[in-house]
Amino acid sequence: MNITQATDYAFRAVLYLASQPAGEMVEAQFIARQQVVPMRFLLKIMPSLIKAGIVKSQRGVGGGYALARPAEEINLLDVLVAIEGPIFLNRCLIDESYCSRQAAPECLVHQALANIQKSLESDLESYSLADLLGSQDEES
Amino acid sequence: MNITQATDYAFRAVLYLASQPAGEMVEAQFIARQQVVPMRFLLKIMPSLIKAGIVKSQRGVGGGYALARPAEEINLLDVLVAIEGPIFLNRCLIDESYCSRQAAPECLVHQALANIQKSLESDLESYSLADLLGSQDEES
DNA sequence: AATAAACTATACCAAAAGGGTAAACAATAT
DNA sequence: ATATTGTTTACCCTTTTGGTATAGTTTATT
Repeated sequence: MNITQATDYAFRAVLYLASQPAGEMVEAQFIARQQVVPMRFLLKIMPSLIKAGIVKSQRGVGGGYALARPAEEINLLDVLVAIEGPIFLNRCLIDESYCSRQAAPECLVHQALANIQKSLESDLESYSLADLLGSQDEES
Repeated sequence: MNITQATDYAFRAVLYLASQPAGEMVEAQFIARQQVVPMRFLLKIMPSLIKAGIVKSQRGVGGGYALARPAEEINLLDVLVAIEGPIFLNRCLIDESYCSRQAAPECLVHQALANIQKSLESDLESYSLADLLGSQDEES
């Protein structure tokens, strides 16, 4: 019951980009150094953020990463889903056939978990990068 | 970002016990059969529920399991914690020294995750076994 | 065109967690 | 005594996680 380390790193990377002047390309090594994330690992997770339309990249000299949309329009759920895929508190919420009792629709545990998951998702959604900005930039 | 299968099984086991006449000992094999849980696996997770004071057991002929307290006083968080241990959305919430940036207290991601976790916990707490009872007993 | 500086794509690996099975043991009612 | 039921411990296989390595592609600059 937790987020993965990759998601935590992604949160930080994306928040760091949000703290930079809009549109400015930031090299991976700066992000890695600032946020104390293993460089190679960071490079591995960035493509997921790009595919999700959260970040854009440019190769070659002077290249790097930048947010693909305004910090106000990116929230924690977006980033988490980009890295881990959709949240499913229980596998019966992915597909009811996973329920060994084959009782998903009328199962009250199923319904309770569905509600709890919805609430968790909207909690994550309620924090945008813009909301979170502020404490990330202070120690450089 | 999900509950384990063991927790799902525990939910069902405990809910099944809640559906039985109070204080009546139910054999593991009945629980396993009713809830379609692998018998051996069920036997493995029951001790965790006992240690947490959720279930009591009796050995020997006529033995089995029963709830250790009223269904009203057992909620989903109790059961989840008994099986998986406490929820920590991120490892920096277990111990701030896990934060590679060593910035936990003033980190707004940290604070956001702490809030989200609290909300998740109280959502889980809000469902007691008594609340959930009703649809579990119909198909026997 | 050459080159160096970036990101990209695969593949690989070790450790941990997840999901389950097995066997020997301990308690208890009859 | 004995059969029944839970307990304990250990084991095993698979998947996920966290991370590293290597080769390749794009691009600004000279």
